[in-house]
Amino acid sequence: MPTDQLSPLQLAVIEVLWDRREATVADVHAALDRDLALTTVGTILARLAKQGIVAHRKDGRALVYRAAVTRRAVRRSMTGSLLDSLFGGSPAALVSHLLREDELSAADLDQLRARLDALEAAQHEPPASTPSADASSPSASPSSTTTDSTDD
Amino acid sequence: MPTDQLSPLQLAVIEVLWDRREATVADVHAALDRDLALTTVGTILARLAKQGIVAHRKDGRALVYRAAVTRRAVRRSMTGSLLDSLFGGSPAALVSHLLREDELSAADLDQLRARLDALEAAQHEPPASTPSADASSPSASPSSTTTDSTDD
DNA sequence: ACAATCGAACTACAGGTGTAGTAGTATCAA
DNA sequence: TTGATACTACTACACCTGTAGTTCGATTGT
Repeated sequence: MPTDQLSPLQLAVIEVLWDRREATVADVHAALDRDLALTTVGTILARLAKQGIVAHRKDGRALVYRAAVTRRAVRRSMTGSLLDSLFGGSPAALVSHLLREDELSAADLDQLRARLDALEAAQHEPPASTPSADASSPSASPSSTTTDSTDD
Repeated sequence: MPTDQLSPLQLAVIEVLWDRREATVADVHAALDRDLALTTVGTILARLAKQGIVAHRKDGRALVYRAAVTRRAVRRSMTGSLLDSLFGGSPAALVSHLLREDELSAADLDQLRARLDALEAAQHEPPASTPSADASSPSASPSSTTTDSTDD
């Protein structure tokens, strides 16, 4: 299943399936604000199903679709593809590009720095095993910094 | 000229034109390690020319091609496209993804941090004009940190 | 029971891409 | 000059995508 190289429209459709775990053609059609015929959405879903990128279950007469690939996997493969074909396979080059193009806001930069700090910390102070009771974890620690996963 | 959404093959071809400013079909064909017929490369270039993405000049009997779009512009539009369709338009989300997937090496992280520092510095200490003689610049200052432009 | 409807499956068509053969023409070596 | 070369231009074809109509069976309201 070539998860890389999905078209923007295909992604928009899958995006809907990622948001609501399952959706019928009508659901997807409604969720998409694009001006497409219902049958068009149906065709797209059918094709994606044929490629194994989405799967469906029959609920009475209607088909209920769900994504068969995770958002994360798709991100990985599409980003990898872009990286390879346009940034010499160097993620650092991509980040550089983002910085140079001012794509990142001041807030983004702060957040990024925080993440870097966290990573570095994790690096220095090894796995911090202590398998059983780890009483050290301070406070309910709300501040994001770490995982704000939007992934599946 | 829809600079976004160029296929990997098309990019590979344009990449050659970015490297050497100009190239004939044969040159591109040779530069590409892919196993393609010479005419295939010719077709690709002709099509790209029709779309205004590359331009050509006639040198005797042969056509000499050159990119009509900068690497930077293409990066901008393709990255933007990926951002929009897969990262909710948030560059920060993309960087997060890169971090989470361990796509960045320790060296990359260091470099990234350096860049952030530089940016922050530039932010705090305004334009630092002093147009004429800026005697403050210490040593021949080799360390990269700043622009390692691979762009056009 | 029958018509109106819903929803899926199939069909269609244009435009882009990967891939390459062939034809036409200019050029060069003998 | 004449055949071998070097190149482009044109044509071809399969497959994918965007886009949607048509058909046909199931469902349901009256």
